[in-house]
Amino acid sequence: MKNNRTAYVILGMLSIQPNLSGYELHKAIEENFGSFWGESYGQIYPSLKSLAAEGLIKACQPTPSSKKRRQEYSLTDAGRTCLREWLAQPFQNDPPRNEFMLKLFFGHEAAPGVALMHVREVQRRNRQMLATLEGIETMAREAQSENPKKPYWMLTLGLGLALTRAALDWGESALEQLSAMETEKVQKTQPSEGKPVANQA
Amino acid sequence: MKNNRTAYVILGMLSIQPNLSGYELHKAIEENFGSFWGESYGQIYPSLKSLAAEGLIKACQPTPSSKKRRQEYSLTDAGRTCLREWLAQPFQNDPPRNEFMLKLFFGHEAAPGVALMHVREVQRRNRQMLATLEGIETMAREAQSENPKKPYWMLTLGLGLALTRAALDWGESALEQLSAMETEKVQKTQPSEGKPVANQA
DNA sequence: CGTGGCATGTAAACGGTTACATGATTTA
DNA sequence: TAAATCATGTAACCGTTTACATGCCACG
Repeated sequence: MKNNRTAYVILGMLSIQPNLSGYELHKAIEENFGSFWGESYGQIYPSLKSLAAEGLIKACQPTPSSKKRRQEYSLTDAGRTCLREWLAQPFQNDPPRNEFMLKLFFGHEAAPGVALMHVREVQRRNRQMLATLEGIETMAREAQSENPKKPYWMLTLGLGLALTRAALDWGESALEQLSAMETEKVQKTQPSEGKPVANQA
Repeated sequence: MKNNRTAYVILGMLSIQPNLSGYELHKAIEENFGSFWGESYGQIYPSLKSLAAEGLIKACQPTPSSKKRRQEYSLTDAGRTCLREWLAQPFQNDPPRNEFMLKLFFGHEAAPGVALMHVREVQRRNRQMLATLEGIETMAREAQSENPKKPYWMLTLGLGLALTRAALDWGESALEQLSAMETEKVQKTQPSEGKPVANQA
């Protein structure tokens, strides 16, 4: 296991919520890390196999209460040690990939209105993201447990919120600038239509 | 060509700066898009070949002034059209990958001081990023050209700046919280040493 | 002349997604 | 019983990085 972050995400998830199956891991990762990490089944299931083979997790039968047939896993001591070692390593900066920023940068090359459309869309997605994160925040506050892990979760959540809000603020002013710019451009290209009375056939 | 964003990055770069070689493209992408996109030589050179084969770019001999032997490329009309079509498509959200946030989330599982170390490191990297972006901003302001592309560049730059500053602000308060939390933890684990007079042998 | 950096490339390995296949369980 | 959803998995494909190979040019 060299650069296999999937494995560590699984170890980490099992460290806070034992006895999960592949399916549940996928769901838990989506729900908890959705704003900063993702894994697909195609990564999870093979990783579970190899982690079990290495003795870092072990398969266990589902709790009797659960009716469904499924394979659950839990962390071993070796797995916990391995997770801790990884945590202590410097984190790596993943290569940046933001297609929105790319398309915005090339905005002048695009047809009039395209950049504006992309900004509106990014605002929509970020508002959605903000709602999700605020939902998590509310739930966490209501739970108000003494769980010692919670401060770390709240810090992480706080960064997600801060970044999303910053993006939304930027979007506000970008919309203003762009609508000024691009209506100008449209006026040059296709002069104003007067009042459109008729409509499409 | 289906999901090949490398190709579009190249087309876009050539649309704003014609006659670039693979090496120069790599440098230009690094310098201009460094905060939101990256490409490696292993992607660039093969893409140049296939783009040329499709007629979206064409190879041209270096300007006589340039002494070095190298293959330069420029955009064709077909290439420009292709770029425009891509720009008008909705952008895709790339899967989030932020290893820092992952390690912070698991902070309680790590040895005392580890989370703090990671936050200090992320602050360091973000300060570096901020300096780079502010450098670009300064240069752009001084140039103060009438280039119609510039507003789009400045908007993109503005988002990069906003996100970086938000991350730095968050980091400030995270450092405070964490240093309070983790010194507590250390005190419980290894009670205070008094004044260390002797040192390591 | 030799060394170091510039410049161009390629092959292999890897990480990751997608599409597909399958069966079991719940709900209508 | 039919349809939807839960759950597990696999194979193929694709995008990407990494490591390696190579030759040119400038400079000491």
